[in-house]
Amino acid sequence: MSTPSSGFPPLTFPRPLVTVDIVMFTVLGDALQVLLVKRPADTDEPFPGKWALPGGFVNIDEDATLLDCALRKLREKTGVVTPYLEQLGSWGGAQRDPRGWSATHCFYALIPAQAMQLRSGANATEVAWFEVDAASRKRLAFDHGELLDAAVARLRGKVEYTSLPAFLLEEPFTLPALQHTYEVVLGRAVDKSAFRKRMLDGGFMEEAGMVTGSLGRPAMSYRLRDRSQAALFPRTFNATK
Amino acid sequence: MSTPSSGFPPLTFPRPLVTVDIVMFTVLGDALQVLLVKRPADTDEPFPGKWALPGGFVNIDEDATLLDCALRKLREKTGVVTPYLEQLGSWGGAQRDPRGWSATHCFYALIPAQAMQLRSGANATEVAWFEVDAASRKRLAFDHGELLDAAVARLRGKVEYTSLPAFLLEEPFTLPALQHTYEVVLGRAVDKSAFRKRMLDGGFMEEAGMVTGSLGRPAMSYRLRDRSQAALFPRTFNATK
DNA sequence: TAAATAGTGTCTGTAAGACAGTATACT
DNA sequence: AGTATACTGTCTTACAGACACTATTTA
Repeated sequence: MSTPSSGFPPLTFPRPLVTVDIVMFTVLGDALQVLLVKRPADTDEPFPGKWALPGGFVNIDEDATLLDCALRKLREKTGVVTPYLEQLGSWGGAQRDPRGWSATHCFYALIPAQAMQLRSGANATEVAWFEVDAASRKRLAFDHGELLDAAVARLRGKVEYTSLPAFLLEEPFTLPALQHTYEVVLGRAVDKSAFRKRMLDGGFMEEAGMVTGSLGRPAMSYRLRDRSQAALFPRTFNATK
Repeated sequence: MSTPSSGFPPLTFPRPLVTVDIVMFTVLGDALQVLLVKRPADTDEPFPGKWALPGGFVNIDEDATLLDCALRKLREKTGVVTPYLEQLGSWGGAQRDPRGWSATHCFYALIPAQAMQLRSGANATEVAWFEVDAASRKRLAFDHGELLDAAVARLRGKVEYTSLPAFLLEEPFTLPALQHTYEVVLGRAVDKSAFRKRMLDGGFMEEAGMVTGSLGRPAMSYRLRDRSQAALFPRTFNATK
């Protein structure tokens, strides 16, 4: 079923195209990475052969809400079922899609690298991870370069005062591993002592046993108390400078 | 003109309804207030006679972007041309509008009470300001209660660490007036000394002459250096407690 | 002068930054 | 023992909270 039979008079004016796009982040090999999808080259769709954010049209029969739509696309591309997923905002206008007035609802997701297996999908689309700086320098399809930059800015901004990077790690994780993740996302070193005090005083983790087996002194591992939201710290990092 | 003739094959699947809604805030009479519009009672549209946020369908011929659409609706209702306007997020799903799958792009705006004249609009719609708590207890049309609560939460959250309340005042304004605005939005008193240090150290205002004429010692008045964005403070208020 | 409002100074508390030091594993 | 990694302690600095104090106007 599609439109009318709601009991209300039909709405006849033209409607915009509606899409959902997702900026999926992970930390892999000491770099913040983002998932991109290559648009098919031999097609009559716009931007053939260009890299783009994963996403697509809302399916009003399949997707109950925008969030459901985002979760579905995320699952299809990475197999991840319960990521950290947050809305970034929406972009809409007459010019951003050559097929007509369109509005996209953009989400961003944080995914532990280990938890994930890439899936090409039914149409064998090419899918790959790129370091965000390299991805940002590419000419992405549509206005996806702008969406990506906004997502990176939002992530970096929130990392200054939240526990978001914990969602980029498999549980349980150690404090040194978490600190490394912060440093990769922020692109700078943070002081170990201040970092540990902040994380432990935050009270958002619980101990999950010692981790041995590697070189050096064993580390305590931790688990998040609440995987549904990030903890907020009372100040940003580097407030001094 | 409406859809095809883009050179791309037509997209035939059904499209959601697309709207823009705006939460307009002002401070009036020691209270944070929000603008609501009464939906016509004798009509075949949904939620007749209910109060709702100002907004409506995107007009793909008139509105170049979502932001333009929001600015147009704001101008139509209040006459304000250059408010503080920020996107709150988007809400979409099959159930929120009985006429079909719909997605709304929600913005919030900060408006100085003095700068504004209410306009009923062409269809003589009833328009009024309500204290946010009272508005939140009403049964608003659609999911507008949810949108309103999200906007209030976002505003209160950002006021803890930004200069946002300055956009609720006509320029120039005095520090006592600004402090009063903070207290109204936050719903609690803030310390005068700490408040003044924070604002003056922020460096986002410039002096605009002494204001005399009322009872008591005259106050220095200030103007914003940059009306396009709010200043960020290094900590939130009340970090101690 | 009194009342009202604007503005300052001083002390304390919290948490971050810097950085040196200690602890516990493996080879 | 030596090295690598995990973790702690101590000193300083930035800034908010509390609250008492001074300053400048009008009635």
